[in-house]
Amino acid sequence: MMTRSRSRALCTDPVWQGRSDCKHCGIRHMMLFSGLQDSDFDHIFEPIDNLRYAENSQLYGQGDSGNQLFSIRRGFVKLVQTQEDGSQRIVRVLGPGAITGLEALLNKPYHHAAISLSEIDTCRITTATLEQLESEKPWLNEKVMDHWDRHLSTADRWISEVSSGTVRSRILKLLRFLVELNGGEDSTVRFFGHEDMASMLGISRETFSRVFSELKEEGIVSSTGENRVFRVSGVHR
Amino acid sequence: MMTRSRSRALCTDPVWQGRSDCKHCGIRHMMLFSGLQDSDFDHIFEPIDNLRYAENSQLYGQGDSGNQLFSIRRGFVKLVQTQEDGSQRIVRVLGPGAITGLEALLNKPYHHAAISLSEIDTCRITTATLEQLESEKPWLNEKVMDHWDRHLSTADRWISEVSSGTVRSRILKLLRFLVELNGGEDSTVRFFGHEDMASMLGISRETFSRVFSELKEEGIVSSTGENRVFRVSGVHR
DNA sequence: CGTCCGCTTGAATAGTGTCAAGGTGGGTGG
DNA sequence: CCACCCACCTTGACACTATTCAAGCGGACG
Repeated sequence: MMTRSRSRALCTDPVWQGRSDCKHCGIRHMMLFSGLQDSDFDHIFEPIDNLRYAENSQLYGQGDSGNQLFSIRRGFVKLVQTQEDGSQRIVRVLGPGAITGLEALLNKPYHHAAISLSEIDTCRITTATLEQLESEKPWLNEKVMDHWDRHLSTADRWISEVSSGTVRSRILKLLRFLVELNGGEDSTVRFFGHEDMASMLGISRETFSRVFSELKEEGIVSSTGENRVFRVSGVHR
Repeated sequence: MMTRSRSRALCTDPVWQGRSDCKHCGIRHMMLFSGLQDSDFDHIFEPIDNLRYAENSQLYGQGDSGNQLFSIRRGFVKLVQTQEDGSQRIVRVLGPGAITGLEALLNKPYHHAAISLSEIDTCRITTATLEQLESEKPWLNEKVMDHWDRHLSTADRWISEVSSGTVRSRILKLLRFLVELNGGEDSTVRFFGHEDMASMLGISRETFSRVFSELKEEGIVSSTGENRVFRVSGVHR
């Protein structure tokens, strides 16, 4: 059912890793700025900072007003939505290449809390910088819309796959989703705490634990050597 | 659980109500084009058609590729997502002022089937027209992004409110959502078939019927005289 | 070594789905 | 105008699924 957060202290302060070197970003092809020339970064007003956050750090809170977007270069981030009655649910999980905080472009408060699920590297961009780049390169607009559409597609899957059907099928769909987030080549999943997994699914920790155990017994999910990394086999219901 | 659609014949052909008269549109203030001058509409290449669809008409299908957006002026539209295994779920319900088919702007196939829940009036706009207007009025970009954000916010509520918790609370949240769609002043809901209501919630028709009956017995939901219109009282869990 | 936190498991209970039967109302055709 | 029909809604009984409360386990870390 709906989880009320067990209070665990959030870590907030990132470590500044320097100015982002977009020109030589190894994964620029998947990022927002793919297609920009090196020189385009020469005359932006505000720097793009490269920040490293520890696991369980809050990038921003639900309702905060801010003028910053975060581009995720490494690691995973959850978006958590809290309701008036205190119940909360993870509505999305973002991985490398995703951008969070797009609503800042519309001068709206952040719709969720964004919290790291692992150590992450992010590039922090101000709305002013992005708007400047957009005015110079109008096609960036389409890139931004594409990110919006990716979020929306993910949200729709979260509704129709992760939130519909039996717990068993929902877990399998979620695992497949997380496999994709991980790159998808090997069918391997970077795993998170059971509390988080349950909150993604909108079920109780105990139910997740039980059904997940079944999947392991059946061999559908198997442990790789690595801690908290699992392999998911084939297509199952 | 997941509903497999009972096959009911879809009506598809709209009735052409003439070219849209954006200049004198009574609800332009809530539409995409609020802010445009009358003269801006004088020199667009392709006409904006004003179409009326009967209840249960399909505007477009999931996976179709098209270059048309639909602005809803009157009535309600459901977005239905079907999975490989044939199960389907309503992931959103749109009302007056909403735009559907935004993904066409990115040359992507439609992500859902869009089907009218009532008789509807729509303005059909081609992507070329919108792009033309955008290039003339760059601030329209922000309008478009705002629509994207509204969809995303709605999707997130659909996850955290309509898809989490007990059936009872989910129905109440859905009803409140539909009250807002209806304008929200009076707390009155335009109602849809139980099959659709269940598909919005991801539950069975029977469970919806049972719990909805309880709410009526408790007086939380009461019938107005009008057919399929109900009043929802106060705040309840 | 002991504590804490997260995970697992059990048992009782509440919630939901499924199958099946019956009701209701609006529309149609006689 | 009435009778019938059909689509849709309601209700019951039962099986199954998921939650809750509770106890215990095990690794990480002081």
